[in-house]
Amino acid sequence: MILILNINYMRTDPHAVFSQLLESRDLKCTRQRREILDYLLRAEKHVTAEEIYRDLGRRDSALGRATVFRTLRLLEDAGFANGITFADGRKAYEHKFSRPHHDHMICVDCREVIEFSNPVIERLQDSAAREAGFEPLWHRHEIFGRCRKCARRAPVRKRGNK
Amino acid sequence: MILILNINYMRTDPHAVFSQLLESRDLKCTRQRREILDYLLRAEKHVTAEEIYRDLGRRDSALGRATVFRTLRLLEDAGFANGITFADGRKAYEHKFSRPHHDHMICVDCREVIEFSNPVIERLQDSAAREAGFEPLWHRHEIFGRCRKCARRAPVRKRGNK
DNA sequence: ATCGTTGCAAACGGTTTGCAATTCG
DNA sequence: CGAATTGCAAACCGTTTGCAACGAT
Repeated sequence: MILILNINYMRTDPHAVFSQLLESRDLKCTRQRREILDYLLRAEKHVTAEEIYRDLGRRDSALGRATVFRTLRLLEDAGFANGITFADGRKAYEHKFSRPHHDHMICVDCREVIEFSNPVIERLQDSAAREAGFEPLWHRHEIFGRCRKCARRAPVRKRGNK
Repeated sequence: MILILNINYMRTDPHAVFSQLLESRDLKCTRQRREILDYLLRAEKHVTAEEIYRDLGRRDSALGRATVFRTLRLLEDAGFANGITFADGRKAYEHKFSRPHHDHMICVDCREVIEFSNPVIERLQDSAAREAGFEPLWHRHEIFGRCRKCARRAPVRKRGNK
């Protein structure tokens, strides 16, 4: 799934690196792919496929839903983007250009995403993997809860069958 | 989403605790709910809704798909079960009766799930949350990679657009 | 010109829901 | 008895796919 794990060279121009990668795999550098990467770069936050489609899909030169999904998968596979999955299964993406690795706290009420990172945790999880003979490729460390604002507002509510 | 977080009292009979909870919420203790809880207790591993339906759904006294999903959600909401989400979005559940908290390493090739736990990581993530004013409810710490067996077999393969 | 790519719409797969029939308390 | 629950099938919703038209190299 992940081809490029150490993407430090990405400090150079993202578009250049992207077209390099495409070329190296005999893939084509199309307007749609450039626009989606661009969208991700400008966003500087997590965006869903639907958001991208909403914003780029209805214009003079539009693009289709399928292309958004295909391109996001391409970007993730290539290590250019990072997907997080909400508790309900929906996914959102962020680009990885010259951003250090980090994990997420996700508010279950308002969906705010707070980034955190802790090198000690990283080290500990690596050694846990090593002990188990497990070869880690990537990980997902997400804390679900309530952000400062939402925690102040309401207590957790009950829910029965329906 | 989570109602009961400290479930240490679950060292007593799970069925008793379950019907207690149901009663306290004016919910009914039906055959289907008991069977599904029972299935989870016997399984002692992660099972999907589909597996439960496959095994319990086609018998003299069967139960429907919808009931499986409704009951799993009920169990998760009540803190009796724990859901993990695979990279592709599918979910699987395990019961939480008298099992200490743990996280998972998931093999991307064969889907084997290895449990791990590290109290230091837990502490560090709690303080990370506290610093951000975030009230943690639960978390998901999953390391994706390849288990000992699969790591030995094959290198990671490439993939393009289709 | 060639082959990857796109867009559409239909298919998909897991999950949820509306509703009438059933069951628990 | 009455409210909660079930089972069914249809609806949902995000995502994927088949295919003919298109476009990058």
